[in-house]
Amino acid sequence: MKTSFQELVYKLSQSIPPGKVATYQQLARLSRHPKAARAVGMCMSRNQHPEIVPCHRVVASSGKLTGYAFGGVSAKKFKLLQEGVKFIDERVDLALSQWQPDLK
DNA sequence: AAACTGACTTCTC
DNA sequence: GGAGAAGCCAGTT
Repeated sequence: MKTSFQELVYKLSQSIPPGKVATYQQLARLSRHPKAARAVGMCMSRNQHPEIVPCHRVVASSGKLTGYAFGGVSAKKFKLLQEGVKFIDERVDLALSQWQPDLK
């Protein structure tokens, strides 16, 4: 089943450039549902198109990889590493790799 | 309509 | 920074 909220979240995730990551809350804020970070995560977990929706570029605010429906966090981490995302142990180095959407 | 769930976030200790 | 608890949300049952 698809909902308007999901489509919005997917669309936003698609605007995340390679080598960068966004937090669930970040997407929630961009979707005008500033406190729906949790709901955003749910959409990703139900995502069925990893090739279309780069849900692997979405991490928790702490930089932790909270989950990935295709291969687990291991695969997620690997994919991010391939794109050049900086890691600090098991967490993304948000200071260097967090996506900064253009504010206008 | 109500309760439950989960890939969240923030606060306190 | 980590463990525990509470708040918040959309979706599912």
